[in-house]
Amino acid sequence: MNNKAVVLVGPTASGKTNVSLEIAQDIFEIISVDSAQVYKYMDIGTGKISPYYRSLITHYCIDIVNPDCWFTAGDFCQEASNAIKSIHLHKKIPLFVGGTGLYIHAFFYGLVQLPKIDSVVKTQLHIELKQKGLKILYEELSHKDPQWAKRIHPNDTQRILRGLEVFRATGMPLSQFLQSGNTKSNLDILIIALDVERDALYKRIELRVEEMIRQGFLDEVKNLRTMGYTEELNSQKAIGYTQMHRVLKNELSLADAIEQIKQETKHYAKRQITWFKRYKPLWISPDNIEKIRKIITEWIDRS
RNA sequence: GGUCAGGUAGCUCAGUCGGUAGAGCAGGGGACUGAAAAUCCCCGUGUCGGCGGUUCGAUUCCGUCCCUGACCA
Repeated sequence: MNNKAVVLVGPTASGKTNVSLEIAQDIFEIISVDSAQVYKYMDIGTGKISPYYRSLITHYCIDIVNPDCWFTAGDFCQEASNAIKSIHLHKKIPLFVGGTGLYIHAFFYGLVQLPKIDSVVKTQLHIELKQKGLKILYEELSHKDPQWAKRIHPNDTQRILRGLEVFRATGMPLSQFLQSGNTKSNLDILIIALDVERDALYKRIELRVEEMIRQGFLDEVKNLRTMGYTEELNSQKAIGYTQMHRVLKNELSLADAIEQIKQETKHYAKRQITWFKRYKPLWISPDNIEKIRKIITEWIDRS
């Protein structure tokens, strides 16, 4: 029992927050698995749970860094394992709730040991990308790390840069690091995925985006800007924030922004679902709280 | 009522000098090892508005009808 955790995943707007509150009761504490909710001052656009509910059930990995931080999957793993320690001290069980596939993967299925990469290297690569173009960088990668280059697509900017930054910062190819052992959690996990029919999910997304606007999403981003957190920051590349920054810079009308946010959120939800499928979770409707509770209790009681 | 321009994929449109058609978007599927709410890959048969005519063959040409838009009355 000391070694167990429940993982509740689901695409955006599938109702994770509500379900998690319903099932947490006094046996769980919650670890948020969300790459945007780690940032402070980003509440409305990330659908963050309210302080009131956080006072009822302890939540981890929410509001842990400022928006100018380059938070990584590795940081998440660190935070999550700290969280587990204190959850165990409180004699509770960890309930992971969220939709960031990479973080779930990194924590439960492994991440290699890699030194932290200096941001100077990253910045330099971005400059080179602009000057030379992606093809040249991909060719460089093919020489430095042919294995990694073969594994990824020549259009995949992000992974090309990643391969190069690792090589430049460490002198070793990423693919070589990947051959060394993974660090991963040894928790015994039950994975539940919230199952909402596609059309219904898309409708929920639209309503949710409209609700965010009503709650003052634009003001939230305006406030971020006055604090100096502008659009080039990684945290501000989250869906919705990008568009709101453009609205505030008069590059986009609010109406168009809303449409874009809806659209991109749908695309995102689809990608999330693809990711969750690979873990072969138990798919259950968010409306069926009783069933979820029952499955969880049975699973916990099984030793 | 007349003239002109259109009616082609869910949407916006391209195209076929006559041999039954293709892009973008939407939609679907997938990948994913420290930016991941990111980054990227794959998937296109539809009475080519209806009916006739010419033709071996018509979405393409001709006629006619219907619909939409603009202009003229």
